[in-house]
Amino acid sequence: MTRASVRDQIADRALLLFDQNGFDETTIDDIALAVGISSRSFFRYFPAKEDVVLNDPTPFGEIVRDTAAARPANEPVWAVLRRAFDPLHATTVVDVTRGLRIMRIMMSTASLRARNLEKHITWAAMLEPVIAARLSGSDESRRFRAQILIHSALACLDVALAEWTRRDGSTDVATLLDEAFEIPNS
Amino acid sequence: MTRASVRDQIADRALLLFDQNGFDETTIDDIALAVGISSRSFFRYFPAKEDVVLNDPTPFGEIVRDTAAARPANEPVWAVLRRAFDPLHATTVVDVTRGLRIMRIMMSTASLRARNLEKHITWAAMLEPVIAARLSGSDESRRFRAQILIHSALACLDVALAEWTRRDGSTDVATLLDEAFEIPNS
DNA sequence: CCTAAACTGTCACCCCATGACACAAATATC
DNA sequence: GATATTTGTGTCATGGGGTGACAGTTTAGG
Repeated sequence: MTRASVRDQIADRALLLFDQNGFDETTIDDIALAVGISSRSFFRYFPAKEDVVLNDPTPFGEIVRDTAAARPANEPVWAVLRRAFDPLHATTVVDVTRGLRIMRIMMSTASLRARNLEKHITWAAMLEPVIAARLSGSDESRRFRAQILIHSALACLDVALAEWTRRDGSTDVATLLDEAFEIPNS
Repeated sequence: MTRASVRDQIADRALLLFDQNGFDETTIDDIALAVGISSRSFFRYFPAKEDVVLNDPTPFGEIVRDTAAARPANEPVWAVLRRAFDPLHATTVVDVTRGLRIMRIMMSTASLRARNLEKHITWAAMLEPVIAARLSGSDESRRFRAQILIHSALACLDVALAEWTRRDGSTDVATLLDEAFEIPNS
């Protein structure tokens, strides 16, 4: 009964309840009861109810940033951003059912969708220096353009993931992302 | 003492408190006390605390959609999207101080920034049919590409507004938006 | 002036979240 | 193996956001 395993157990139970009864309709007490713990203990594993569905953006943000930073210096910025999301495919492939469930819950709950968009803000802030470094011009101009490009890329990611969910995972996320990234440059 | 005027009064007081004490640090009771109403009455004017800062996206979304729909049929889609945001400048010019205050509060509160991004989802859904109608290809493809273009445009809008705030309103929103919209096509 | 609608405060309640505390279990140390 | 320490847990109390119900008051309209 390691800590991580208990956490996973809570998450599994909770996601199931969220999926079938709705996120807002499922209370912490419901989850705690289903797992057999006190509602107080729930918060000892998750800082908030939403964190069962949305994981901390920072760790993955670091991976994305480092991936972008590791791309060749002469690679076009837009391609760098596309490649930065490569590590993401892996996670969507590991457990498709779970991934789709999470997406389903997320897209049917306003507050969760909003929290998910917060990830963009975090990632954009982390990516900014890496992307700005690959642009030319004044510091101001580079910062501004980096923000635009990053947020556009994140928009592509979001739409691609939404489409992936809409198709029930039948099309690869990588394929959808490739398609999405071609569109702004047309 | 019309309903709208009371609402404005509450909003003004609340925004002032949010700005100087922080959004999370300011409680509903604080606002109610400052205005001289009961905390229950606050919710009779605003469905939630956040709604003091973020207004309902739908009314303005309709304006944006209709503006886009009214553009000439042969205009490039990206230009249509740029023009769709024209009605927004007006609002940022009417009361710059208030606009900047709202932006300041919003950008210093994670939950508010996230909720603000949710506006994108609403607007994107409203704009989708208008934009998709201007694209060619299969229904699926048009929908997908419309989403990407719309979300990219909204990303430009967001970054432009953030920059406007950062510069304390010294640069026109229209100018920043023009700059922003040039970047993805480069 | 009187009635009906709109508005208000108070009270009760639910849910999420956090801090404090006592207690049991697991682990470490001798 | 006995003891001490760390870790996890349940319970309780508190605070903030949000909602429904109800009674009293103000306002508008005839």
